[in-house]
Amino acid sequence: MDEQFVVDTWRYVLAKHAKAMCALERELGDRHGLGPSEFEVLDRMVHHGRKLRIQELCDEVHLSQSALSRVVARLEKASLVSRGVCDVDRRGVFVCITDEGRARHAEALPTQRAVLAEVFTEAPALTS
Amino acid sequence: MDEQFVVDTWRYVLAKHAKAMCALERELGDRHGLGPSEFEVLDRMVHHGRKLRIQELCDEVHLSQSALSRVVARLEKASLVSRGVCDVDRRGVFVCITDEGRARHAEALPTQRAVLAEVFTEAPALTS
DNA sequence: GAACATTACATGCAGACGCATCTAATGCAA
DNA sequence: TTGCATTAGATGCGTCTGCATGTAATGTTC
Repeated sequence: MDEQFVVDTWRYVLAKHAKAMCALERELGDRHGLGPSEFEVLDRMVHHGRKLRIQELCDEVHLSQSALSRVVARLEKASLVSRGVCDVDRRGVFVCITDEGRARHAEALPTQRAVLAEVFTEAPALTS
Repeated sequence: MDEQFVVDTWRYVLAKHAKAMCALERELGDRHGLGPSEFEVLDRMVHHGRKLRIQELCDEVHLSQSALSRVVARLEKASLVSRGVCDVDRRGVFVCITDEGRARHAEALPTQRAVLAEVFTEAPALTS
């Protein structure tokens, strides 16, 4: 097991994560009023195309349950998603993307893709 | 330019970063009383083996200048580094690792390596 | 069905971050 | 030297996060 490879990979992950996260925060925030977490949740909703439980989102986004709960609260306040009680398990909460949410996501998607393309194209390999 | 490759790479970075960061926070924190940022600064100090300006550290750690200033303040409070005024430019601050800092770093290094090895060995390739 | 454990989500709280700003030192131009 | 722009680092402030906990609904055991 090559320890140097592991350390190099970790440095790569740290560098790319910092650069992309920072750019996403700036671009998505300034141009669309979304944070990276908000965008990610909208993105998952769009891809699944149906109501999702908070818990299901938790599995896909790298956030704690409490953080996700607040992201959804922010999105709801911005009318981008709506929360509804789950019928079969009244502890549960369904999250449902709104038309406005879909529109905002569609608007922000090219921005996100552009940022990622820029970050990951300039030095595509691990051996940068 | 393969957009799917970029998105997949981004997902990989997000997943590995979240997993490693979370584990580092837990292991370094519980076992050595260090956060990931604190460890990273100590690590850089050890590698350079000399006094460093705050600004020099800023180039290597992915933190804002203000965040780094506070990390150094925490490290100083824990007696792991010392701050000294720079003679040639009295605006500058030299950061100098202490013997206790070196010891703590040496103690924590195997922990960090073990965490990274576990995170990056179970699914080493991008195409996971 | 009563008592207790567990689960889903919300929330109080403290910690860490980035941005904007402040202070102090330096550089540079007139 | 004086005056102004710049730079290094510290700090106030707001935001986001995770942990611990709270509340309510569900499951389980007797």
